[in-house]
Amino acid sequence: MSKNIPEKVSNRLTLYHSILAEYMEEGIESISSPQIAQRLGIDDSQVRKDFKLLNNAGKCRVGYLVSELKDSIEKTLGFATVKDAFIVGAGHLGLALAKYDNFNSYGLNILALFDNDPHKIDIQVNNKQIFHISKLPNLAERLNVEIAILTVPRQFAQQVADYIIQSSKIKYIWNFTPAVLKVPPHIKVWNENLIASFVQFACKDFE
Amino acid sequence: MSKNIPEKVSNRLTLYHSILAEYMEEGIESISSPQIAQRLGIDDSQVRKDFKLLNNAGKCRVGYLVSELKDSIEKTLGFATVKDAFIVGAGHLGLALAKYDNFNSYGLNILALFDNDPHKIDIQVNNKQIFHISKLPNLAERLNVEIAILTVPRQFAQQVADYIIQSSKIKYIWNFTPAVLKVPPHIKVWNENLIASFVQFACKDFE
DNA sequence: AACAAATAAAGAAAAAAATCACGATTTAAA
DNA sequence: TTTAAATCGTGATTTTTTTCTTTATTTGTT
Repeated sequence: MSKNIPEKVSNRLTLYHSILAEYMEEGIESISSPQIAQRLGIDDSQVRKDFKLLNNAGKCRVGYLVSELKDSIEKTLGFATVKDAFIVGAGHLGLALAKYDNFNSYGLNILALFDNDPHKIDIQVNNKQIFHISKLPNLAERLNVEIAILTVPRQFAQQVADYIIQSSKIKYIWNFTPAVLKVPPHIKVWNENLIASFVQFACKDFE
Repeated sequence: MSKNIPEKVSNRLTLYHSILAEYMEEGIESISSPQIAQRLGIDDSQVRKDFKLLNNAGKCRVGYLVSELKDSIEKTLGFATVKDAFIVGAGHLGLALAKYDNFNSYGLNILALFDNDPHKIDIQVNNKQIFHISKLPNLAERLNVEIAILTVPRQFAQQVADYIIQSSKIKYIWNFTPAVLKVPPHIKVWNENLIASFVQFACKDFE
């Protein structure tokens, strides 16, 4: 997988990727750094610096080849390496993520969902089954799933996290709850902090 | 609102805030920078640097007062300044955000949802009504709503964005779709890029 | 009262990221 | 063919962010 791509850069790379996908659909073959920069409201030399990391030369006065650039980004960000994951919590957010087909093209393969509500068990969402949470450790073991996407309500976040990491397979938690989880050091947590995101939005753009 | 808080800092501040809220609930009155640092896996001097921005002195050998610190963060990040918003797209993600009560305590007040599916119209979600999208411009005008939270499917993102910014009130779009929107310069877009987030997670933590 | 340990504070240094600036190249137009 | 404009590539500069280091303060212990 991608070695030393800084956070900010990989963030921008995915935005470039999205723009490139759009250009591909429209059949446009080349794209210039100022075009991309303007679209994202950033500096064009920034765009070129990022592209330099991809080892993908552009052509003066013309720009970069859309398809080559797109491939490079995919390779660099490791979209080809598929990682399997479980969604824990089949509420609206969990279901939304289960339906988010894009994940697949970006190397995240969601295998199943888990919940403790008996009414939800065995329902299929986007070809993924909802299981009772008690089945998780066993299935994680059998299917060799290391990633749990946590979408339960805040107040249950810690106890559910405690439960799922009993399965020695689960090593990564993508935490969509606002709780700051307490976990042992071998478990990696990535906080999807919507509040933080909104605050940044608010701080940055409102006058 | 908060003047020059850098992105990374405000991100951390919300995480601190979450930990502080937890300490409050547990009745713990003080907290030290190493405690917080360890919980988040960061440097303790980083924590103190961040707190210095809050103008909130700590006490050697004891730490910081939880309630004071929490208040300072709320003041600094502008949680008290309530911003009204509409959710555009009443799918799972839209509904999940509508139910996310936390937003309210962080200064984001969701007034209503909009969709084009007749079956969803007039349903109440967490005391917020779902309206037909055609009602948006008028309501934005009357209620003076400047923020739209876009949660429609990717393929409709651009056209819905085009539609809602016809209302001269809407100035900010919090974009939860993977599309990179094309908007005029007076419209500010904040991309909630789940793919980017996953990629960062993947790049950072997987070996 | 003296000492040790924990911690804050603050400045210095280092690292990372973004921006600037300019030369080189290519294309299109005059 | 010459010129002008657009664009890449990249080194230099600036800004931002993080980490390191030292000093001072507080508390508990002997």
